[in-house]
Amino acid sequence: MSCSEEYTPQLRARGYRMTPQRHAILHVLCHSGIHLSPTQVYQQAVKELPDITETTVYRTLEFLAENGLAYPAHMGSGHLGYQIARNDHHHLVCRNCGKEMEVDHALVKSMYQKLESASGYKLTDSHVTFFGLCSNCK
Amino acid sequence: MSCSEEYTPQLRARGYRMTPQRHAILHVLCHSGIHLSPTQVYQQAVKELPDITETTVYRTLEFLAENGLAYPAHMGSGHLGYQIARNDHHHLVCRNCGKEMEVDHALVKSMYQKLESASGYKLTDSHVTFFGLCSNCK
DNA sequence: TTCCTTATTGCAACTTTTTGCAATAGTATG
DNA sequence: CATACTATTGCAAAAAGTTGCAATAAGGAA
Ligand SMILES: [Mn+2]
Ligand SMILES: [Mn+2]
Ligand SMILES: [Zn+2]
Ligand SMILES: [Zn+2]
Repeated sequence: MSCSEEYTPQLRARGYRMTPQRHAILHVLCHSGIHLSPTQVYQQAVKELPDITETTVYRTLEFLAENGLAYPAHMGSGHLGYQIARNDHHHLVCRNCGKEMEVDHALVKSMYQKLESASGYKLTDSHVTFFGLCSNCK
Repeated sequence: MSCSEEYTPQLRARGYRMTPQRHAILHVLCHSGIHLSPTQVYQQAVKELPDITETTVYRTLEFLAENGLAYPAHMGSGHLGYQIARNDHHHLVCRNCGKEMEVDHALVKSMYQKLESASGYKLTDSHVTFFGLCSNCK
């Protein structure tokens, strides 16, 4: 019944394994929904799995991002946060007050296509953070 | 004659000071042109200014970015690099081979405007890293 | 030039993140 | 169920990045 169950076959199919640590971390990400720092993930996960280590959290978050199960996000601090992968979206962050807002990928899809045809690249990541000033701060 | 001279009046005008450390760091950034990690900047700067410390390099790079003299860049690793601020541009990075390419801001300007009118934000940072697969790897 | 204000630096302690390697434990197979 | 293979983990040490605070020095004013 844990939301992390659904990921087991995805991992197996690629030759990876489902472990209690990955369960715990996926569980944390699923039930939060928002971006969490590795430390925040660790603090939540260790409640469920007292033996989990920070090292494993860092490695697992990177692993999940590489395999498309989590989105890495550049937070205001310049550090990475992570979020369970669901709908394609991007973020706007206010440089002044930190206020954050999600925008659907559809809004920038045509720009992605323009970039692709101009560069020859195929853009894979649909989770970008744009910085600016929010309506209050500008 | 050092490229860093031109920044002195900009700093003074805002109540900041030009120091040998800032000279050295701006010099490194100017003559590199490309994105450098804080460690790389330190290793170059310490050759010119043996007493400079890593702490100062971290603080100075953040300071220069906040004041628009340097662009912070999210490198493939997820860590921050820095580059002297010149022409507005963005980056495409290949997730597979790491190949990097610059694209002019003009190419995404209309999308920035679309995002601004849809969100109410004023987008200030014109130095974004997009990830994908290059023409060879896709 | 000298004095004064305070922005900036260096140091030391601390936190966060990364890495190598040996021990552990998923899971496929018989 | 037992065995083998190797992906994954934990540990310890190292590297990278941050923070508080006292000492230093840039640069405006006299
Ligand atoms: Mn997100
Ligand atoms: Mn750049
Ligand atoms: Zn704001
Ligand atoms: Zn490539």
